[in-house]
Amino acid sequence: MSWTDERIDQLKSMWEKGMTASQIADELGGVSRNAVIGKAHRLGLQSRPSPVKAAEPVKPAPKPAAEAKPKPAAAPPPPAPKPQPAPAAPPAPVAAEAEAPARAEPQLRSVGPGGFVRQGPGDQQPPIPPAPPRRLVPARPSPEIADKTSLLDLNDRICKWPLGHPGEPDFHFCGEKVNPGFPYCVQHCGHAYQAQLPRRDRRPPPPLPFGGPRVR
DNA sequence: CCCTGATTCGC
DNA sequence: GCGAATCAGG
Repeated sequence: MSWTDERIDQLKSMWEKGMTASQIADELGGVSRNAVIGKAHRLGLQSRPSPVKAAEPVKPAPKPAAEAKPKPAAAPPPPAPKPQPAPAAPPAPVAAEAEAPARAEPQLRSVGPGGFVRQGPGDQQPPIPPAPPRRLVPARPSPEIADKTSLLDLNDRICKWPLGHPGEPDFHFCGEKVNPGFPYCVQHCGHAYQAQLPRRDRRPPPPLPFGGPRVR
């Protein structure tokens, strides 16, 4: 597989949504996790909470082939005791309390799948993405999808545009009448086949042939 | 061991 | 440019 424009877009999209390289590789198919990571870096997408690289601002000497063992000095203890301001504790009346004002910006930048936070050069506002009030697939696996187009219903005449994710209860295909000569209906052909515009002229949200990152 | 992302380096 | 191999932390 090669990195087509579409696949690169998907990679970016998923990467920025916080999906792991494995998930992305899985979704794209035909590429390894390493390929995804490598590509992501080459694209300049970078830095996202890596488990292996939390701190250490500068680290310039870990690789000469020689066998030097520079291990003399001890660890320079960074001076950073957490000052605990907040002296003027307001003598709170014993009455109703019931609310913690949303102040005191936590330095924690919640990150990870679903909570990815971009930290551009400008370091944006931290409106921590509110926990997606996601509801998992409702337990109604029958009548709801009774008329959905399943894999078994596919034929040459109906749109095969996938909706949802395979394996999920409501996964199905578009099922519309196809645009003659194409595997998709007219509408989805419009999604699937797009003129190659210069990147800058392209709209940001190129519809993905899947319902976005999997929600598990 | 499993996972993760980062980096290196031969192709 | 690509990605397997490797590294290294969780």
